[in-house]
Amino acid sequence: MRTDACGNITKVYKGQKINVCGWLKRKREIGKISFFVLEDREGEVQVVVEDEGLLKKIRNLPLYSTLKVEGVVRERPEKDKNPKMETGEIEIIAQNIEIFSVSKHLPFLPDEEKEIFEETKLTYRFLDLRNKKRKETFKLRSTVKYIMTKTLIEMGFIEIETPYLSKSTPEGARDFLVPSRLHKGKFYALTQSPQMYKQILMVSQFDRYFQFARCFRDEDFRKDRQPEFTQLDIEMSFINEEDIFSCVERIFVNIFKQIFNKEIKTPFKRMTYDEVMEFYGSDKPDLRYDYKFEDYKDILGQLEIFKNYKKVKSIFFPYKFSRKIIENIEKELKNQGLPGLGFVIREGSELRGPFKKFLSLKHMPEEGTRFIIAGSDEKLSEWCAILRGSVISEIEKINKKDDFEFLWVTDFPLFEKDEEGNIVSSHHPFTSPKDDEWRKNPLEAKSRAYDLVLNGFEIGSGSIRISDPEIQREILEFLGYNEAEIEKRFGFLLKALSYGAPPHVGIALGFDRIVMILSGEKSIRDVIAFPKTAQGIGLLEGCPSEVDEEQLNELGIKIKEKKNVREKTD
RNA sequence: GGGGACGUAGUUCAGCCUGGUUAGAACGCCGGCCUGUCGAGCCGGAGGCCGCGGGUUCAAAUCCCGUCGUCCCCGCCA
Repeated sequence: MRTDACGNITKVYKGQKINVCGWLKRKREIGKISFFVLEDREGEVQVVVEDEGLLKKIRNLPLYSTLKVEGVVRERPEKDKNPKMETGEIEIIAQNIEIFSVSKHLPFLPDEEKEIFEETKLTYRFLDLRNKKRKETFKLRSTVKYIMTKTLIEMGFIEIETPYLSKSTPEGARDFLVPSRLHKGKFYALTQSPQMYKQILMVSQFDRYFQFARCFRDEDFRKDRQPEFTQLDIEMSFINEEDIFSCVERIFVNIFKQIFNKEIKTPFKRMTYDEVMEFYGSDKPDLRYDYKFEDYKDILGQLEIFKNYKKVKSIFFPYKFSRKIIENIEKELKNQGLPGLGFVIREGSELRGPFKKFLSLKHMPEEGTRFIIAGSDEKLSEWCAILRGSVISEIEKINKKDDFEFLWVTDFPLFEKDEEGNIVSSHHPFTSPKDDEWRKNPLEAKSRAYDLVLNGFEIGSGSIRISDPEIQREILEFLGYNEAEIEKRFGFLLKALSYGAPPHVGIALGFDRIVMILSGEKSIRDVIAFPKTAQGIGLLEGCPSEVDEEQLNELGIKIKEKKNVREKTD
C-alpha cells in the first residue's frame, strides 16, 4: 500500500514514483496550486497538487483526514527548500489521491504550541498522542525498554511474569480489590509490586529474574504518581550490593550510550542515608545542584534566638535572590512550622540582610545568598529539604541544568515510627538488617536497603532480602504480628524460604519516572499512553463507572452508598 | 482528609478586583481572492446556558454559598 513512511521520504527517492499514506496535517491553497503536509508516525512530507481534479478532491477535506497519495518525488527548487522540515528538500507531486476517511473537525490541533487543558487533552487522548513530542516520548519509552531487556538478557536474566491478581496485604498502600465471582465475599488484590513472588522465584532457582511489572496502588496521585505504573523488577541470588549496583549501572550506561551517545560515569556516587540527610535534608537530593548544608552551630549557635535549638544549619547559593523570592520561600517554610528564615546577601563586597552583622566575607566567598535555619528535631531536615528545593526551583528558572546526576543512597533506617507511634519497616519487612543492632536499638538500626536517585527523583529502590525464615519470622513478630497473622499474610513466603533459600537481592526501578526524566516530560501522565487524572479518572473511556445490577448480583456485592458519577456526554 | 490555582466561542485567553450598552482577542472553522506556500497572505462571515445549582440585587460572567471537573501542594504512597 505504501512505499515508505512519510517521514522517511528523503532525496533517496528523488525521481521515483511512490505511494505514501498518512494524515492531512496542514493545507495551503494558492490559487491553482495547493500544498499540503502529509503526516504519519515517522514525520511529515509536503505534497504538491496541481491537477485540477485532485485540487477539487481535497478542496474541502478537513484536516487529519487519512489519505493515500501516489506521486513522484522531486527535489524542490533551491529557494523553496524548507530547512525547518526534515523532509524539506523534497516534495511529492500528487498524481492520484485516495481518501480513506474524512475526519471530523478536531477539537484542538495536536501540535498546537499553546498548552491545551489537561482535561481536554485526556478526553481526546488519541489526538494528543499525535503530538510530535508525545510520539518521540513513546518511541523513547519503547527503546529504553528494549535496551533494558537486552542488557538484562545479555547478563543472564530471564523475564518471568507474576500474577496481577493476588492477595490483599493490609500494610503498605491501599489495595485495588477485585471481587471473586466463584468465591463470593472474597477478593483478589491487584499487586502493589511482585515483591513476594520475586523472592519465591529465587527459591525456585531462577537466580536472575526480571519483569516489567504493572503495579497498582490505591493512593492519592501526584505528577509522578499514577494508580497503575510500571516498574522494572529485578531479583538476583548469590550476590551482594556491589553486584546489583553494577548491574543497574550497566543498564543506564547502555541507555545513555545507545540513545544519547553519552558516556556516563560509573560507579555512581554513593552516600549513606545519614549523610544525605545531613547535607541536603532529603533522601533524594538533586545533585545537579550540589549545594550543601553546613553546620553553623559553632558560628551562630550562641545567638539568643538560636540558643534553644540543637542545630543551626546554613547553605550558600551563588545567586542573589530578590526580597520577594526569599519572602515566598519563607512563607512556604512557615506553613511547615519554621519560626523564621535567616539570610545574608553579598553584593560586591557589601553584605545585607538580617544576619549581616553576625557574618563576614569569609562566610560569603562570592556574591550570593546564604540562608540560616535552626531547629531541634526531624522537622529541621524537612525544612532544609524545602528550603533547598525551593531555591533550586528558582535557580532552574535562570540556569536550568540538563545533565543527569545519579546517586545511590544506602544504609536506610530499618524501622521508623508511623503517625500512631508504631514501629514499621522503612522499606519493607523483608529487608535485611545491617547488623544485630536492631535487637537493641531498633530505631537506630540500619538496613541493607538502598535507593537510586536521579535528578531529585527516586527512580529505584531495593534491598538485600532476609533469606533466613527464622530471622524473617523474628522481624515480623517484632513488627507486632502474632503467629496467626504471620501465617495468614506471609506464610507462603516463609514456607518457601524454609526449603533452601539462596541469599538474594533485588531492586525495582520506576520505569515511568525514568522515561519521564529521560524525555524531559514534566508529568508521568505524559509517558503513559492512557493515564488517569489526579483523581484517578479515565477521561477517555470514562472509568471508574457503575456496573449493571446483574454483574453485582453475580459477585454477591451490594452498594451501600453512591457518590455522584460524572456523566459523560460525548 | 486538608490547602491553593483554574473553569468565558472548537482551542488558548482577556473582561471579574470596583455589578450596568450588543461579552472581546488570537488561533481554528465557513465563504471569496491568490501558481511556490510551509505558523502562508488579503477580504468577508458564522460561532457563547460565561462549568452547574442556589442566593444577594432593580440588575450577576462579575459579589456570596454550594456543587462538579482539571491541575499543583500537604497528608498518604511498606
